[in-house]
Amino acid sequence: MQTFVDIIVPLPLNNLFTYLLEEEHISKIQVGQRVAVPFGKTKVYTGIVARIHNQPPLHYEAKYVEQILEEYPSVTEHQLKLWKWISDYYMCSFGDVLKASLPSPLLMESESILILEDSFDGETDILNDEEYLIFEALQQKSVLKIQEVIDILDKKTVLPVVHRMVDKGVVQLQQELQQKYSPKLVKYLRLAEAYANESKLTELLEDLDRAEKQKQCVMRFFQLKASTKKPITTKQLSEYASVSSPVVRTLIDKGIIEEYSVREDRISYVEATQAEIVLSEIQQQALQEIQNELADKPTCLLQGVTSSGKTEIYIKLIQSYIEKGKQVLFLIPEIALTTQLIKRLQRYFGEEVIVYHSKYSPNERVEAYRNIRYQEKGKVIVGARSALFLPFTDLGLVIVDESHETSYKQNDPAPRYHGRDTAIVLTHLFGAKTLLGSATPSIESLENVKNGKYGYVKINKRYGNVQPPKIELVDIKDKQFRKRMKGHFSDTLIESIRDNLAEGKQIILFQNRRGYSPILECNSCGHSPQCPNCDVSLTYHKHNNSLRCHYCSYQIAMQVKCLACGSSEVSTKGFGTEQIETEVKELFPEAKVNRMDFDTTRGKYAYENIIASFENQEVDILIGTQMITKGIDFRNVGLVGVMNADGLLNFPDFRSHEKCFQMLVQVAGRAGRTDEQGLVLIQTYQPEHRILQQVTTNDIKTMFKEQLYDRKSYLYPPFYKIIKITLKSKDFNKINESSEWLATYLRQSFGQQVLGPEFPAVARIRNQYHKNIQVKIAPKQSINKSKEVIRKIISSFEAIGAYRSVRVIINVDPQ
DNA sequence: AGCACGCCGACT
DNA sequence: GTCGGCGTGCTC
Repeated sequence: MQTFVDIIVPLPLNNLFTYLLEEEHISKIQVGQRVAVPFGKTKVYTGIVARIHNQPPLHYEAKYVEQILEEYPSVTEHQLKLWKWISDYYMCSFGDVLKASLPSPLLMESESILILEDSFDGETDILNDEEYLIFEALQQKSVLKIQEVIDILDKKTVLPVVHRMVDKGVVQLQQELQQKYSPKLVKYLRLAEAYANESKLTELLEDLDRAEKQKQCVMRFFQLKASTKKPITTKQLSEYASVSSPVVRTLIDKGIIEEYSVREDRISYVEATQAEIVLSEIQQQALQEIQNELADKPTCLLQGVTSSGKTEIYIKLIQSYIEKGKQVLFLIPEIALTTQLIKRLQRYFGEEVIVYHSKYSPNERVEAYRNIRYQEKGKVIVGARSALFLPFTDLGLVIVDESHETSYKQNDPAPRYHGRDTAIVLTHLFGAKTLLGSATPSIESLENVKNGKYGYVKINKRYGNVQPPKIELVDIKDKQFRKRMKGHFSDTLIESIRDNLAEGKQIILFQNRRGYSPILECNSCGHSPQCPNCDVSLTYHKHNNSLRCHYCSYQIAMQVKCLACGSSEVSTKGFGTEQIETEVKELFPEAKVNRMDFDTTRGKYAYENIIASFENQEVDILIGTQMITKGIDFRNVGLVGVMNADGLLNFPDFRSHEKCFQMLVQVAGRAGRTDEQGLVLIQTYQPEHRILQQVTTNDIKTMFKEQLYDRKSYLYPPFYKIIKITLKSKDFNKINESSEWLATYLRQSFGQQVLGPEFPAVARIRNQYHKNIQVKIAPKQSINKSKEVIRKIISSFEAIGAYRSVRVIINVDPQ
């Protein structure tokens, strides 16, 4: 009887592929193993065994599995189940999930490479110009990738040329498996065995009498060895002995000193330094409540106001799980913004903490992956949403911190999954628990509390009983009318900044980025420079005096004259953090000002440096975007100013009010954290707006009630589910035609619940037109059946020849 | 996705 | 006439 395996290939294809297994492999094969399989005419991919069976395929001849790449499966059964759920729920292929899950070195694929044929006699007369170029390049480099050939010849189709050269016997075309994981090896030095006893050693030193430097080096080697007790590297020795590294090299070559290699972890682990944490009474009570709720329900929402001491509660909870031998996953929205939190966890749990960065190199990811797979190190895994794909074996708890953050949703590329929702599914698979933490929970989560799906614990008081900040609205429409504005600053805000500066308090000014990027505009004809590839105006960047596109990074120099009419009367419109910075410096020339936004936090430690200089009070006024709302301890902040709240409100999105509320409450939380009450000033054109009123009183209850009412009336989540379908095409007519076709067919099944097709705010990005269709699914409709219907309609859409060039992107629960 | 096959316009 | 462009279809 033959044995077959169904394989997941790392490609955006919807089915599994069946391969035949060679006799010798049958006893070794296991579900979850990585195997190398031939796919298509030339390529070899790494696939994952999803199923082992004995049913030969009916309509084709199966190919053989080329190689089993590992003894023990990299992928667990739990992971396969999670992948299945994600690909069904988020309507993407298995392959997409596979690619998101495994570190790239575990997914090597073949690549065509070109090498010189040994038997070639060097007779270059038979080569034409292009062929000669390649021949020449191969003398330099010995191996060429196809992409390199494309670069050398500067044209797209190079395979005909390559094949001709193969026929002429000049080169060979080979398939090479790329990207293998390689452990990091560090070389250390030791004295060769031959000189282990004293007499030999004395002999040696006498021999070296005429080689002063070498002798000195050997002597110093012994001193170093005695003093450090740690392995010694070449670099250490040459520095310590103050000799050049060739001297050490000579000793090695003479066989006096030996080199040996040790495999080393790329990821460094930190030792625990912090002693026991003692919870306050309120924290202790909250912890007890959480444990009670989790005993009863799989998920619990912890709503704790800013600086209520949630982290200590998390730590205690995590500890109770790792004491039971369970793994704990701690999810955070963005690793870069949470270094403080990670440091705190490391201080407490030490080597138990594994951080899974998006900034890790591929090889580092493999090490973290393996450590978790085989439980070699670390029971507490801290990471962004991609950490959900790690190979947990005994997961007990997932904490989703700042669970309201919309950045938990991946929008591109597929799988377009929500980290919070996926976390809940993952814990179900393990029979584990999820704790969602937030100061401003999402409407969805609050609704789940209301309908009894989640447990609920609330902390109203700030840690150490710090008072909540006083929040005031400043009507800038009225201020403008009374001529009380200086630039973007009201007199109220200016006075308050002055008072706080006088008291030595720090100030944070918040300017949301969205919709307020500065653009260049001509004062006589109104023209502003546009991106040639996208339908957007270019934005002005002061630091390098350029105009840039946010979507495709197209960049030109700043223009002094209008490109349309030639007038030199051009000015920048809209205001970003840069402009606020300029104004602040004019208003308060004596104050030390710093800015934190996308541009100033580019470098590796730029973000940490800004935070550190602010915490050390080297800065009086910090101007920033969203970034400054993230959980950082600002202990000396007397005033938080919101430059303009309207940009947050007036956004054509059903979530904009909820997001505005969350953002402002988070920003306000930065104020007055230790001794006295801080002040928050929110400048706005609409001080009467319900949401802003609710922010001033921190009235999340009323906000929730009103938003829920709106969501219900306008058929939005959490009542209706939304599936967004985006079509992309270079052809303007085709996108219109094809989107109408698709909407028409969707309406036959979903009627009025189909919205669009509509061009998004930016209709063209990188020369591709976009068009959106939204399908709303009623609570009483079956989600699975609806998705099945949508899948069928889309597959008939894709079968239409004329629409082949149109890309279809499905986004379930878009944020 | 990536690659081969096959059909059409701009050059020798 | 061919070469190289791109649209179409398939991958176990």
